[in-house]
Amino acid sequence: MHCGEMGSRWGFNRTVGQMYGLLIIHEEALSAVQISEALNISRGNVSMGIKELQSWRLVQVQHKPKDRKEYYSPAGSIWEMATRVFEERRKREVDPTLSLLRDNLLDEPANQKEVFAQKQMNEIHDLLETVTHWAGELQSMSPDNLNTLMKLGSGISKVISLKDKLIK
Amino acid sequence: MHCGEMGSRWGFNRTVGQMYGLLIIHEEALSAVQISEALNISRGNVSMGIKELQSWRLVQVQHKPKDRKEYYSPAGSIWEMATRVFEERRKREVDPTLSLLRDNLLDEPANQKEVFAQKQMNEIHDLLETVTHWAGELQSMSPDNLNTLMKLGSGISKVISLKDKLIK
DNA sequence: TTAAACTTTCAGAAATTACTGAAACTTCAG
DNA sequence: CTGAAGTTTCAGTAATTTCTGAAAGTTTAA
Repeated sequence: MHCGEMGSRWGFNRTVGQMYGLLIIHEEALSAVQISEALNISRGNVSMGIKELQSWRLVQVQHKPKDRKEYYSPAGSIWEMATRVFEERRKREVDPTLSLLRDNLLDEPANQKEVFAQKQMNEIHDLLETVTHWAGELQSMSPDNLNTLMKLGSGISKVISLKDKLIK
Repeated sequence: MHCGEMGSRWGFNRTVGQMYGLLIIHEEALSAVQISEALNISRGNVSMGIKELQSWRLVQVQHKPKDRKEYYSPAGSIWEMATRVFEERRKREVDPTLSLLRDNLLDEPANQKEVFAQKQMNEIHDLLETVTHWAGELQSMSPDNLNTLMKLGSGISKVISLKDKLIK
């Protein structure tokens, strides 16, 4: 139920959220009919939900021998699930904005107001670009390194200033 | 228009997104009537939208001398805007999930299935906790330090392993 | 080639969410 | 006080999104 409520906040809709929650909590892979019965939703809805979850690269299909049904289970570890949601949301939420901003910044400002507007857009653009670039770099680090970095927290400042001193 | 379309992805609805976009792009503060005329939406809708933006701590009210009207403008710099959206979304999207997970983990598992479910929930809980804790630490760093860190990107691994060697 | 067993699609219904505009409320100058 | 100039609220309507279920599509064993 909670996954349903949160589902919409996390980028998909109620039933899709519930479906994913169910798959994560359930050890064995589930068939479409099992999902529809467990959550009391129509068979068609399950089919659309699975499609949605696949577009997020969050579920995988399995086949059992001697059984024509498809069985679904979460794709990858909890960690992978997090990076995928993160990545997909970036694609949907940030990338289109970034490309719109770029397009707008190519236009010559026609008057004072547009100069200001572009200044603001430019600032947003640079910020989004720095942050998404950084996020990409972090994702390319090994989970171990990333974990060390996170555990270090704001203590990282000290490490960086140490580095600066050494260089000098 | 784009801010409207993106609005819903970024956590608020179309008109609220448009309103905020307008305020950011426009140098002078705007009155409620000006906003409703610029975006072609009802006066009442503007009032509700402002309330919503205030709940995100994204707009501020100004008063002009000799004028009883309220004028609205974005609260804080682009950087602050980003951290606020980030923080508010964490509150709305992550915190409730975290507390639900905690509650569930307090229950004794009644059977094998619940043992597995709790194992999964525990993993999600720890991940969310680590990440949100880290996000908090980052936000407490000075923008300058944070910027250095971001520019360093995945090069940070090297700095950390350097530190480890020095300690040894 | 057939038909049983399954999946997908999609038009329309249901549910949810957003918007309007008129009425209620607030504030303040005179 | 009063009322003009503003803001907020909220019931009802409009728009959007989600869900259902029947029909169409697909796959495979025999």
